[in-house]
Amino acid sequence: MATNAPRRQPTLDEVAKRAGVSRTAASRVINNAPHVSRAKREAVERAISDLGYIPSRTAQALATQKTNVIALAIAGDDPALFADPFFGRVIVGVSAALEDTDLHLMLCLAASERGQARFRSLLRTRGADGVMLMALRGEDPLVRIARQAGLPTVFGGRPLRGEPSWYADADNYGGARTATEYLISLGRTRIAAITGLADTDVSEARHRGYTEAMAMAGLVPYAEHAGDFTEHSGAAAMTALLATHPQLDAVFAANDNMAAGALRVLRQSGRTVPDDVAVVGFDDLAIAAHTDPPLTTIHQPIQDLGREMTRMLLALLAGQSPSPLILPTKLIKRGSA
Amino acid sequence: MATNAPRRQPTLDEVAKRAGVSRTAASRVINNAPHVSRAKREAVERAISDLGYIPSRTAQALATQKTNVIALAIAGDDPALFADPFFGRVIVGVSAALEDTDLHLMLCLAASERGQARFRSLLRTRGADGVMLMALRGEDPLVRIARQAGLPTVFGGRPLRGEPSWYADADNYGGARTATEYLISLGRTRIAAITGLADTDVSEARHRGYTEAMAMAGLVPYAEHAGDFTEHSGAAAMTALLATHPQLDAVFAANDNMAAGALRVLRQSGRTVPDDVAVVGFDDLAIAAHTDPPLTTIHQPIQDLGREMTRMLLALLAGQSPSPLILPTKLIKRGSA
DNA sequence: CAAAAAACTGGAAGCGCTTCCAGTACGTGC
DNA sequence: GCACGTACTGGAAGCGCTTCCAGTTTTTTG
Repeated sequence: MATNAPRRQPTLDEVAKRAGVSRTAASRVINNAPHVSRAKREAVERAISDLGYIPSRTAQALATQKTNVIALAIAGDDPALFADPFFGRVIVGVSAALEDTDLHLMLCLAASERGQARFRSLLRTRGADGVMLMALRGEDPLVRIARQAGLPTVFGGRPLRGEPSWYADADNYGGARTATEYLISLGRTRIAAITGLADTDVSEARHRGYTEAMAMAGLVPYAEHAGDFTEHSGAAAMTALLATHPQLDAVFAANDNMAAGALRVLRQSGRTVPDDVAVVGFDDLAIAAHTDPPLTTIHQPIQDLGREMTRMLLALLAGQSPSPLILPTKLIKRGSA
Repeated sequence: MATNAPRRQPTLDEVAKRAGVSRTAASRVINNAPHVSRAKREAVERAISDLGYIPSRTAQALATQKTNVIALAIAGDDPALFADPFFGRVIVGVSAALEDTDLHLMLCLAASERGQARFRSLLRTRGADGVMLMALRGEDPLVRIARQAGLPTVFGGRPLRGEPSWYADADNYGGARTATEYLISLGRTRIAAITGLADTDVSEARHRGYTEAMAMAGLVPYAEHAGDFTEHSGAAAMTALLATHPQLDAVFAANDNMAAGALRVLRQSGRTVPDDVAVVGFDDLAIAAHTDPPLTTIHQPIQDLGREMTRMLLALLAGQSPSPLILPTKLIKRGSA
């Protein structure tokens, strides 16, 4: 209580003075650098604990030219996109990877014009040492912003039109293929696909997984309709598909939200799932376990994705040259297929 | 492409030199300070744009003793708690409030021991100007950490054992009361409650809302069972309640996740919702719209909560003295009651 | 035991920006 | 024409820490 709250923090000079050494020596001690005799080191350590000294992050940053901050920017077209639990999971992973470093995480929602400007400003004012980018759309301005800043950059998910760079991504292609193959193994042949937002790599890869699995089985894609990853769009797509292809016996939706929408429409149209129509989603979000029936889907290791992106960035910051990473996905069988 | 990426950023000195003025004058220009003649101001502005000068955030921070960073720390007992979409929504709000400032958001998951230590280190090294704390449990160490740092601090949700401080919170009491009153208005009298984690204010307030609404209607709390806000615990609580009070005709669950669990158990036990048992949840999370039947629940303005917390902190940083805020909640009628 | 190598030491020069303060230049009112 | 208030100016002293470098001390080595 009587901790003299507004008291100025002690500085390195004061520590040095109290320990009877030069500021240089004191600095060496707090940085664990060599060239300090045992005696002085101990004197400094004592002074540090006596004074309760803590180095100023800002001053260190100015002197070393590194902020010990990394920025995670979320693009997307809607700021509210971040409400998607997906990002929370990613951040848990990021945070885990940061646990035993002294780096901190700056979060930038960069969907809006203002958000992008703020992100740009953060980088240009040299407010971070490295960057992680997620949810990029086609030619996302964030990519240019990051490049111009010249900071180490890691992508979460492959950028659609990507020059060779560093990224971590789930195996969207493989997952979609597995999902489709599973549907085929169930004896379904009139398998429709509800695809995602056109200008994203996720969509493209999941779509490719679907078509190639079909081709491998000697089938042709039965029907397709695009959505935008929202439940609403999934419902709309399902409605459209039922109208044009009433005979369909299975649906592969490019994500769980759309699958949930499809499920709802199927139920309303009187079909039973999975008997009349089998449905498989993608992502394994919380919602998947709560649809009716529970959704069979492709699980992707979201938290690992965050962790791996971060590790990759840490490696880059350490001057290493890590390689891109594709994380495995896994089929989760529930009631819908 | 040929942008000479590794080129050092120009400094204020270079700007001043090029404009033929003192560094002082140049500084005044970039800070929009008075005492600069029109001519010099323009000269400096020209130099700035010629050179593409951007001030260094770090240097400014060191000189002004403010970082222009605010920290949002999430407590809780499980790091994975952050995967809850709740926080994503909060952050969308926070981010919105930050849009036209040049403050940036540092995110700290401080559930683990390490996380707390990192948070403490961030504050003690003076890495942020202000703090927002969320998801605190009983005697959360984060409170002490923040107090010792002596930084302006805003709480999201009232701290349970709270000295008078600044906070923004949803009207948990009022919401719970509304929910219960609604159940009563439906003619239910044997209304059970599934409560949340014991040492949180949220739980306490929602529980109080329930009991007081019952009391107002001349009823006594019919039955109660505690959960921990997870779906699993909701299911367990429901199972227990059915065993001890098979006659119950309604359930008020302290959050949607638990309500979803309860719904699942009710269905399995053969009761129909809402006919046999009416259920009301709290939060209006995404899951609420997808349970079977869709969950009637209390909506709380999560995004607004984030926005208001941030505004409050901004006010504190500006030297003002805002007052605590309780945000209204609202009953959302869906199928379960 | 002298010379060479290795290990310390601390003064001083930054890192890039802000701001106090002593001046200087002008515009007013009489 | 003079005293005085007002608006600019920029030198210099920080903000708190790192690090180069010249020099000193200690240890090794032949």
